[in-house]
Amino acid sequence: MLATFTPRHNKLLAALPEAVFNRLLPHLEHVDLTLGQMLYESGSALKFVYFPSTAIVSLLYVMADGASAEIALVGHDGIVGIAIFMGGESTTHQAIVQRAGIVYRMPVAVLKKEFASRSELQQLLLRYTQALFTQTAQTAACNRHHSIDQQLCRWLLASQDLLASTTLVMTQELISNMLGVRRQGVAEAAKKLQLAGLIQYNRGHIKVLDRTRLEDRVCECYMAVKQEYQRLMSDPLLAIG
Amino acid sequence: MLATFTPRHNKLLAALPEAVFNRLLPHLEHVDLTLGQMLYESGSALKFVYFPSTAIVSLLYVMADGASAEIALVGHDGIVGIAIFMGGESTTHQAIVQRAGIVYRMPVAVLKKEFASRSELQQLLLRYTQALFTQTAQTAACNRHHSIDQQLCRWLLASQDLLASTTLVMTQELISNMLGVRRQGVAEAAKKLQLAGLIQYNRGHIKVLDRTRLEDRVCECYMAVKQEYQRLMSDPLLAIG
DNA sequence: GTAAAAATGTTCGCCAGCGTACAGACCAAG
DNA sequence: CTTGGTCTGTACGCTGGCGAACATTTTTAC
Repeated sequence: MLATFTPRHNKLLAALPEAVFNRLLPHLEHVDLTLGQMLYESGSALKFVYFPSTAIVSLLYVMADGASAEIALVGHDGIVGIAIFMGGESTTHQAIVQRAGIVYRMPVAVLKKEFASRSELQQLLLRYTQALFTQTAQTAACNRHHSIDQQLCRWLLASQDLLASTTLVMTQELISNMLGVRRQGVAEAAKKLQLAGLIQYNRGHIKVLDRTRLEDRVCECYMAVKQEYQRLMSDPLLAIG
Repeated sequence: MLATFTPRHNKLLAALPEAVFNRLLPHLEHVDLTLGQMLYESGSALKFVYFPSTAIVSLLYVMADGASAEIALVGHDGIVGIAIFMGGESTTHQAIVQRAGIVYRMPVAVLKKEFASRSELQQLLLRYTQALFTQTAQTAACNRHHSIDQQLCRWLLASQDLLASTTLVMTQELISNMLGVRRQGVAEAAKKLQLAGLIQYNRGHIKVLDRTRLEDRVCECYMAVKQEYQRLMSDPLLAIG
């Protein structure tokens, strides 16, 4: 489907009124991202913000000793670079491409100007930022209380939601970085899922075979975040009141 | 010091220009909060936003089985109720008074109006929201990688930073709820600190005896968050650029 | 075609934190 | 002064996840 490869495939851009979208369109640049690419690093000022289409970006915090933990996952439902309109210019985490694909990038100056003009874009981005905050908060709680097994299910389902295909290109090593656990821990959890027939694993290619039963195993965090996204973003330009 | 008990003791209100502050002042109501009081619960719409003065408020996520985890800590450096200006109206977490004291509350309608008018308040609140996001992100990573010992130190230091006094009124049971661990875990960690002479514990009263050595034991998360708050909020009405 | 690198499978001892349980200390209300 | 509730100390076995180590297989580079 050709429509997939237009800026409108990004839900935030899609939610904008015609007039606003057309004003921004000339400043949107179609970019192909590769796996592992870093969009911004901790403490550095951004030049662009990114509206993912088929790409998925992981917000990752990396500690002094190299240990890492995923803060949030951003796909075609969001934007990478909230620090720009929040006013901080940079963040303490970094943004890594977790699934190669297309994004539409926009110079920060353009975004700032449109945001400051109080167009619908501002309301939309603030609403999205709250959703992102919810996701990060849930991750904090999930990290505290839930097992690797449950978190792997959550991560698979969340990634799946941002994809058209059922196949993920992702090694166990990379997943372990995202979850902040050992590779062996991921291997054991993945093995269980494979034996149960829920996924099929093959050298960096994961195929989800049975979504329903994955949802049976996942912790409440997955649905909690998903529902909050729906509540906040289903009709983001209307007041919730 | 009498000045402590004015709205200006809250750093956000203090950072506002005279004109904006005076416009808001008539709508600020001085309220005394008691320990354990809930300012808002998960999913419910707020009527007020709160600017803490001497009170400290804990943002807490509670799971279906009752397990909990602290998302962030808000004191005289912040505001409780960001969902109002972010547009979500409610959140998935709850806000609990963690230290009894004074807050200044404001009807949501007043805040929304002032925020929408693009006064300095908007810029200030967005900048603060990013700081809050950083805190929650760091908590996610900290929950993943650091021990109860380290996290207790972090929690003590962070609480201390929001207090004038060196004495905290807080039982081990309550601390365990905040950290999302067992009471016994907190008891053991606190015992170590007491034996080392860093704190003094007595039935719900914790006295910090040696801040410096607490800082030696704490994980990097404490300073990371503190520095980011300083970066973002030290001069919040100037562009960082 | 061969060597090096990447990706996964598997094992073992270790320990932090969990759940459970109970005892002692202190406090407030009657 | 007694009673019941609150707060804290301590112990024990269990297990999930850690670190380390090593084998195997597939891919990539030259």
